[in-house]
Amino acid sequence: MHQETSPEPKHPPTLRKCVALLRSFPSFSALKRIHAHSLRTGVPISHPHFAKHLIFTLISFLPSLPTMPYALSIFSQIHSPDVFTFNTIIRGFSQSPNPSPALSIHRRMLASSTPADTHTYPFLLKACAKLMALREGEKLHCRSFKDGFESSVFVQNTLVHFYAACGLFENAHHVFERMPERNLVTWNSVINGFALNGRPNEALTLFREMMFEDECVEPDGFTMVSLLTACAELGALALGRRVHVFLFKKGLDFNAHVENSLIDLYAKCGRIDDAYKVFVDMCESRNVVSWTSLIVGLAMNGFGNEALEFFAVMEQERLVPTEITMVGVLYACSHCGLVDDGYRYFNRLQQQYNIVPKIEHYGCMVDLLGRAGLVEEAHNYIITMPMAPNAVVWRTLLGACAMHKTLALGEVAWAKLSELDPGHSGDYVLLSNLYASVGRWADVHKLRRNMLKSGVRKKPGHSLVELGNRVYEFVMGDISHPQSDSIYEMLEEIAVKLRLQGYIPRTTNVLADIEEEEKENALNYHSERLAIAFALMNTSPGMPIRIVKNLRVCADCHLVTKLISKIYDREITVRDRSRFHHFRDGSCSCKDYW
DNA sequence: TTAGGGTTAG
Repeated sequence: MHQETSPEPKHPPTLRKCVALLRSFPSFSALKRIHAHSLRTGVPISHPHFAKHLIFTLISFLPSLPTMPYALSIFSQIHSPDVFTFNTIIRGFSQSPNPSPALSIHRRMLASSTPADTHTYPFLLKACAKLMALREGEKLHCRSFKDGFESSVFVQNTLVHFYAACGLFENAHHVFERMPERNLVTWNSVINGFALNGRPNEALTLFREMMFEDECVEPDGFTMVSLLTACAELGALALGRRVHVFLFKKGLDFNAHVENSLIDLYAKCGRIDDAYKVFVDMCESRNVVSWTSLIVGLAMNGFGNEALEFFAVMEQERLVPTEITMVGVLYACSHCGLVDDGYRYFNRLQQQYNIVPKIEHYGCMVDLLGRAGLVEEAHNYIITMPMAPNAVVWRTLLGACAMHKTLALGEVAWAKLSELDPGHSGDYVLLSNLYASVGRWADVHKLRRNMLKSGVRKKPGHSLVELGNRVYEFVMGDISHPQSDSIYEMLEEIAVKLRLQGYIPRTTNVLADIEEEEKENALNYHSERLAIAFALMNTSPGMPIRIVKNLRVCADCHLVTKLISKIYDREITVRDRSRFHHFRDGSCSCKDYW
């Protein structure tokens, strides 16, 4: 390969010393000294004898400075960078918030016929994983094989991570299965791949496999975080507690990531007291993620005011909130109907914390206004937003319109959604509920026909309930469970008791009829009712019941669950797609406002 | 003188 043959610089050793100094005391002033020295001696900063050291030092030791544009400007002046220099600059970008230049630098590397080494592909695949650049990553997958890296455990591990990050956990698993050699990182990558892609049961199964089949690996903090994420997703409290005991025994509890995951686990299982206990025990290791997890957990569980109080304490402790913390704070305002507070926090987001509000923050404001019944104001907010509103924002407005029976604006939102995200079944459900709530039955039926004609199918609802060491899943009209007959008998018994309490079904959620027609028989029970019946049958009287649902609770099920909590004297917690409902003695913690 | 995996929202 052609090597640069520029003359030896006048004082490279002194400049090298400067770079060494920069490494020991990373600072702007050290960087300035290098520049001053370069100007004084006439040796360009990009001279190959030290440019690569400078780039390496910048990327490794000064990540908080606006390093990458500067490193890139030096890099682009190097005539023939070697593989180490290419790797370094690619690494820098793969670690930065915007890794896409890593891929263009790789193209330059290919054009210059510099062969990749075992370090190059992991950096590049990490960049692709961050960007979710599937096609680029797949090309790298092929290229890495051609270059003879199919047995490199580093490259293969990053491939597992890459496919999982792109949502293709099956591809990730395929790479994993073909690996001749695996280590802890391999297992963690594949377990996390399943945990992140809504397959928590598979994640837990793989963990068992790892423990039984691979004697060479011992789980670490990364493994625990993945398992806790999976348990939190499932709402599997008992299983999560077992993981907690396990990691405590293994001494993995002094790890901020693990402890933060524990806060999230307990909050997502509706056990905010336990979440708080972990938070209190953290002391030294507590960070902004811990606070954010607790604030979000409190808000989700219906303790909006407490969430805001904790936010105030966090500020007193001079911790700087992140944009996610602020989503949690706005979410808390929204679920408590605190409109003025919401506006105040939104303003402070920019003024005090210098956070550029993202579409999620604007979405929270639309939700806040919409929930509070200020639907017109919510619409004005959307049309004056500084960025183009996305489908989520319009959907939020449609939801608010359905809640407050505001037909005209609901149809405006629907029109936007038909352009931005046509065929989204949840939007049909919302619009249908809206039509039904104002008695426009002809429109309900027309919408249903359109939905069937265009092949849009309602997303199947499912509910999870944990019993013993297992998590049981129920879908609507489920007859697959071994106890199915008794479950339906139990539902009959419940129906009789409900009627005695004066229950009249709320039929506004008429899209449920679609399933009724499809099923031919009357097994149109919503999944949470099957789960509740199953739990009532299999747990001792007085024991609390916890259900996790993938969709929102419908008005009828909400009413039924309230009544069941009274009739059977049970505390029932339902985590739906966006929040918790704690039912007790005939009422719900959401105060019927969800 | 370089390599791979983690937590919070939607």
